[in-house]
Amino acid sequence: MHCNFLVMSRTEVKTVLAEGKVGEKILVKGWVKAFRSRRFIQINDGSTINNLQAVIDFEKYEEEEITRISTAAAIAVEGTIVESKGSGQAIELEVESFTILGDADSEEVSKTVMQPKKHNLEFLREQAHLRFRTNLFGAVFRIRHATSYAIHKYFNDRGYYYIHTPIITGSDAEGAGEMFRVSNLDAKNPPLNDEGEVDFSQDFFGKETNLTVSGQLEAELAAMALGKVYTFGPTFRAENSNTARHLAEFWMIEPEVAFNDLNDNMDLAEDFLKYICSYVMEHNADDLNFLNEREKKEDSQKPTAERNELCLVDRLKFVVENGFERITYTEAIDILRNSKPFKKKKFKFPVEWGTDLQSEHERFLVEKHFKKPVIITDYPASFKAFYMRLNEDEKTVGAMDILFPGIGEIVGGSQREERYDILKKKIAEFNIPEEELDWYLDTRKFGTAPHAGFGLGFERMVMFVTGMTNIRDVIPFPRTPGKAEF
RNA sequence: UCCUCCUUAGCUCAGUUGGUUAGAGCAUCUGACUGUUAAUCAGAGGGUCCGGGGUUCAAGUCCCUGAGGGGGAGCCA
Repeated sequence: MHCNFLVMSRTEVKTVLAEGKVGEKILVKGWVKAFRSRRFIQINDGSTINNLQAVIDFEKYEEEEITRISTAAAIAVEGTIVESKGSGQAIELEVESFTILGDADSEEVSKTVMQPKKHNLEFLREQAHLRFRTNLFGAVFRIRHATSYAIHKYFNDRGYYYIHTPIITGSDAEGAGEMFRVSNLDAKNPPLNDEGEVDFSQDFFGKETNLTVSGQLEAELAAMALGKVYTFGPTFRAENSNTARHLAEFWMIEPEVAFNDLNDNMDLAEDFLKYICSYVMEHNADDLNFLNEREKKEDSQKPTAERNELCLVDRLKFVVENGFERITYTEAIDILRNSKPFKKKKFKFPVEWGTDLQSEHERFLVEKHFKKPVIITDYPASFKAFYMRLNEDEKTVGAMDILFPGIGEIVGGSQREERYDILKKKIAEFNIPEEELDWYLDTRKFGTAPHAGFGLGFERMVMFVTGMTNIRDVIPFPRTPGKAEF
């Protein structure tokens, strides 16, 4: 029987598996995940983690045609949906004709991550261009998409406006870390000024510019007119940090709301994070289930102490169903100083009011003491940013950090300093030239109002909902110090 | 950037106190197989033991050094 690909339109695997009716004739296109017994082709087209089993009568075809059905080849298959005679699937496709759209040489494939075998994450990272083809990264990136969509939906449904803040910034007052310079000056022979320094007045923008480290200050400007806004864009930090939770290029969500105080800000952040978790649980059940089972298998090989107390799905449920613990920095210090590890001198870093909390302290609070997400508020002003609102005690600021088990700081935010004189004083204390921020100060001059916002590290959120433990495995092409492949 | 561990076949790894010709599983190739599900069975091919230097009669193994990577820390989201 000869099929006509021009007439029949393609049905996605996801649709076939969900709605396919026995007797229906369909055309499916995808990639071969496995070909067993010269009879069973597992086809995946990315629409779902699940494969469609196509059954072929190899005796009807030439040997050369059959050998072209190899792992990773792109294939178009036309046939009829039938009840499966095997036990692993309800329905399967009885092949009437097939076309190899793209061959994949087996010897070459065997050197890639597409080889049907368990690989470690490092090898997969080296082949980031091919790792999309694996079950694991298919699941991760479908969930990454869902997370991204859930974020836009959450804000849109609640009347927020999506603001595109600049990626190239002329402000160096954001104070969130080292920046990447943006320049089109001749790197080998830049123009110099009278002092012998690079003369950025001759650069493209007529001044020194960098990639953004935060859209917050600009988002505040928009919030002071549009009321409720958020940003969702790329962020760049030129820090030489080499950890499983840092990237040089990452995505960040920064809501900013006029008339919100710190409590409103915490309510928003908590509701928002819970929404994302429930959205993924509702819309990515198959992918989540795969990741859940994978984690269980990995855990079973680990010593008990290193295993997750709750499995991935239960961790997400837990976040949705339980309130986050809210404590002040001062309370956190008290809890830590009364803790067993402190008394047994297990902490490497000192616990004293006025010093920042270290990773080991945050982990104790989140993973051992409260065993749930924790919001710590009202940190000493001395180690927080200039724009955070000074409290009545004049020692602490209206800051909030949300700490998640296994991830650490996932959200950092604050109520912003809306009082002109105090903000102006803070800017001076931080040695920021006032003319750099006159535009920012203007919002405090014309109808200033309390407002608050926070930043959510998108990849850290994706880590939490996928259970992946290295941030480089939740972004397609990670940028880290010394690495900018693809 | 600091501390620490690692680098052996395409992949995952084993390799004893330094001792003959470097091993396994998976993958690949060849053959068998009319219901597979990580298919199975038989056979074959596949190695700059990360690079460089040194100690030794002898180095995958010990020492020095360089590169790459993992984990932890700092910084942060």
